[in-house]
Amino acid sequence: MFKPLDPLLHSELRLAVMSLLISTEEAEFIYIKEQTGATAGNLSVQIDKLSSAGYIEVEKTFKGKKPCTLCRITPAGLKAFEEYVESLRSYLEVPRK
Amino acid sequence: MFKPLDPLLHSELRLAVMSLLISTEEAEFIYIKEQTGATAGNLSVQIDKLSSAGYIEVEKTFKGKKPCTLCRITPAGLKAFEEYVESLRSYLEVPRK
DNA sequence: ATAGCAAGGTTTATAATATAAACCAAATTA
DNA sequence: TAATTTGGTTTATATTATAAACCTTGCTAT
Repeated sequence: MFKPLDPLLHSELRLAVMSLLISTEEAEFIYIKEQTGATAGNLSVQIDKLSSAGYIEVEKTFKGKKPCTLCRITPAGLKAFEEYVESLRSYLEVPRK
Repeated sequence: MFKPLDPLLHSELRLAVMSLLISTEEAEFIYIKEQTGATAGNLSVQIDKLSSAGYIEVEKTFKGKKPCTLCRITPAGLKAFEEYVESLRSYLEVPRK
């Protein structure tokens, strides 16, 4: 009846991060922070979790002399996101109201 | 960009409960338990939370001699659910993949 | 130079949450 | 009448989310 929801994605901030990355090829930490309104600490933690799960890959580079953390979604991340959305449907698509 | 997600609804079990109640007028505790696969304890707690928030109303009756807890969605609950679904769209509807 | 501040994060402490285990009361069965 | 089942509730624990505190490097004004 209800499909289980990947707990890694069923989190407001992590879902927002994944959502951003899906449409943007790659994104900087700072950009994600701005778009989501998250605090740096919270975002750092959630990015770590997505990265540990293999849903995103993180590259630490420099932009001029400033550190710049780049994030990209992985194929596994994309698949997980799509499955999550599919599972969500079982909760949202109400059979006749 | 991303709309905040009502934390009361952004929970797998509570969302399942609301989803059931939307399409069913009223439902018994036992039925919800079966449909969601939740443990009684967990379900009891989550139903309390939805009830305290005014999203559902709970009526404790008897079915023959056995206790029977009936749940119904309230107008506030329906509204909250619809707003939650609407907010979720901002995370799921990716602008061009 | 160097004291102070900012940028870009990370680590850690705390608060909130989800979850199951333990429990309870009434009815049924052995 | 003792044990078991049904239909839950309460409580203890484990997980999670979150922000506060912190760190490092570079820039700025003194």
